[in-house]
Amino acid sequence: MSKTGRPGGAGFAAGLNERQAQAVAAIEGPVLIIAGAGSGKTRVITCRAAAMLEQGIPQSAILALTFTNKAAREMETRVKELTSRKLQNLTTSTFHAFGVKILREEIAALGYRKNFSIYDEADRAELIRQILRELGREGAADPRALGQVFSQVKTGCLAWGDGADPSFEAVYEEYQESLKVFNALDFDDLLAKPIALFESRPDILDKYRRRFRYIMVDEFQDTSAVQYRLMRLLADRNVCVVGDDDQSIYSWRGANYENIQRFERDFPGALEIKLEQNYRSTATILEAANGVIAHNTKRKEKTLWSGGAGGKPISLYTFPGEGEEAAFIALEIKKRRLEEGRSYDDFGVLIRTNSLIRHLEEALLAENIPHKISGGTSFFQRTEIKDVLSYLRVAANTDDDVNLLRIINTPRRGIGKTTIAAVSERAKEGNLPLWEAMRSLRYARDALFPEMPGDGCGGIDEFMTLIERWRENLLGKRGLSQKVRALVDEIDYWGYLVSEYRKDEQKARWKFSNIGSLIQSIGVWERDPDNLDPTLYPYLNRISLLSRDDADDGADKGKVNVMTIHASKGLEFPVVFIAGAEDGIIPHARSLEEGEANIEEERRLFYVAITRARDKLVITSCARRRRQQSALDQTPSPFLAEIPAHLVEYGEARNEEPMSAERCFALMKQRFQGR
DNA sequence: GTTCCGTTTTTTTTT
DNA sequence: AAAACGGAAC
Repeated sequence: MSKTGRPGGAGFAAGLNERQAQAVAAIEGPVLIIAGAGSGKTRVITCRAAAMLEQGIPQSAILALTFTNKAAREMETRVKELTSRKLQNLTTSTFHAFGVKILREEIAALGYRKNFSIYDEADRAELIRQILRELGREGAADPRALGQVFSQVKTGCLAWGDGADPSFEAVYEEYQESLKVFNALDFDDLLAKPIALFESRPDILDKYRRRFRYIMVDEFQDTSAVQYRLMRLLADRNVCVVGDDDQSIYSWRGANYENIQRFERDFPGALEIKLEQNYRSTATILEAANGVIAHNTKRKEKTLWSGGAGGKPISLYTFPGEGEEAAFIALEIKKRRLEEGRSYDDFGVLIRTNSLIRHLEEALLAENIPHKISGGTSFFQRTEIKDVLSYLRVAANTDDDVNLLRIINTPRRGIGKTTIAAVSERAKEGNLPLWEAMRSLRYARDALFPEMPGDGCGGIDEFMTLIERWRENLLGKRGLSQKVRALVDEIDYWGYLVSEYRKDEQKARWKFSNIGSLIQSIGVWERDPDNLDPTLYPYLNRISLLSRDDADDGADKGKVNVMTIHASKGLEFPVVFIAGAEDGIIPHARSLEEGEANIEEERRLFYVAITRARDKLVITSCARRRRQQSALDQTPSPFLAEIPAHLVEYGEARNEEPMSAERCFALMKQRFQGR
């Protein structure tokens, strides 16, 4: 982690331990690396990639698959640093992004057009809601939950009549058909379609197999059966997978750590390497983590050990409510930054659920602490952002009904329920996307739409003209961000916000400023010299797969990191706070409802959280917490009792808080005067 | 027909 | 607390 980019010779391999070096050297043939938390896994993978390049393997032959965008980006930059090369042909991406890459090239073979839209979970739920309504089965199921069922069917985890209620099969068929008509794919399709493509077109598969002769898969314990299949199709024999069954935290998404056994079966004679030496955390933190994870019964036996001894005790605090908890964390960060000479990005605040982010954000804001939040109501999920992006999506693919419906009357242009119903009727008859139906309305209004209200018709014409004009403009080569700004101006989104939130101008202003940040981030993206094609399609691709990630990463240095435990995987921080360590949150109540066995996954989650810490771990919980409207009494997480007692120190939060505030002020003053 | 306003429901984790 | 829905006003 500390030794990077020493050019010349095998400099990048210096300081590897014996097993790590063995993993780096094993380039030919299948390799399975079982890597405990903090065992230098990322370093091994990046060194391995660098070693390949050094041996003269062309970058285009290497495919490195990871689980999150963050991990993919991290790997790419590290390999670049190690080799001091530009590496524009090296493929490091998530499985989903890789699927998109293939489909943008090859999807015509499956009868779709290249400009397909990608539907996220919200889009999917919206489409399902429409279909339920059309089929007269509104309220028969929660569209979001049904979407999850569809996903499980698509990935082969459930079958109709076997776990999935067969009465919804017709809805599913309709859903699939609609996606096709809209030229849209959902997230599962991003993996399923490449597989379908490869299985039906051996010639295309062969092209990619010949290209990607060296494949690496990170976070292998989190790959799903579908992802495994995709990898299996592409892989010849030079495959290296890296995983840790103790960090498997995505089983709810079909992740299957049995893939590790499947790999051993499918690639006989694979070299197996276990990395058990931890370079990240103090002995105290490690012992705590081991103590917790030992309570799991189903796991590969392995013990992390570290060279050093001791370390600061793990601090536990309990607060009356979430406000106090958040305020404490904010002040504690301030204090430790000054006293221990740390920078803000040395701190990570981890939580189980996104809903807990809110209070933390407020407290950090109140204390003026720069911070970066990944997750939460992610930036790209905000209504105003989705509205603007829907305009871009529709411009890119006019057949995208879900996004079209989102904006057809936003801002209001007199297109209401009745008008939309009339057009939908026509679209359904002809099995057409709405856009085509509207087009026919323009040319044959009287014959086809006798019941169409006059102003609705005018609104549609206005809308179509707007989109057509902007479509050409937005697809052009330069200046995407300026064009988006002009579009937002032309539709007078600001006026719309003011009228929508007339009681709350603050809010309107806040929302509009979010659009400003969006436009700014587009600008940053298009000016990036590494970005070879700064046009609309690649932008939308990127954005669709980035929904949960942060908009810009350039300005992230020097900020406190707030994120879910899931999002923190693969990262490390000198100081880690785990907030909301309460029963019902860290073993999440919803998760246990689904089955008592989920306690093991929840424990792994807690284990992942602990092992993010390098130096100091602080765990906080509340006695009362507002859930929905009423406050509920909370008890601390049962996992806390699994941490060996001698490693723990109970903080006196009440006394410390006001004191540290003053102290902090004094220290700040000192620092200020010092400059 | 469209818009406005007050009521209800909801939140586990991510590509 | 924010979005989605249903009924009343325009």
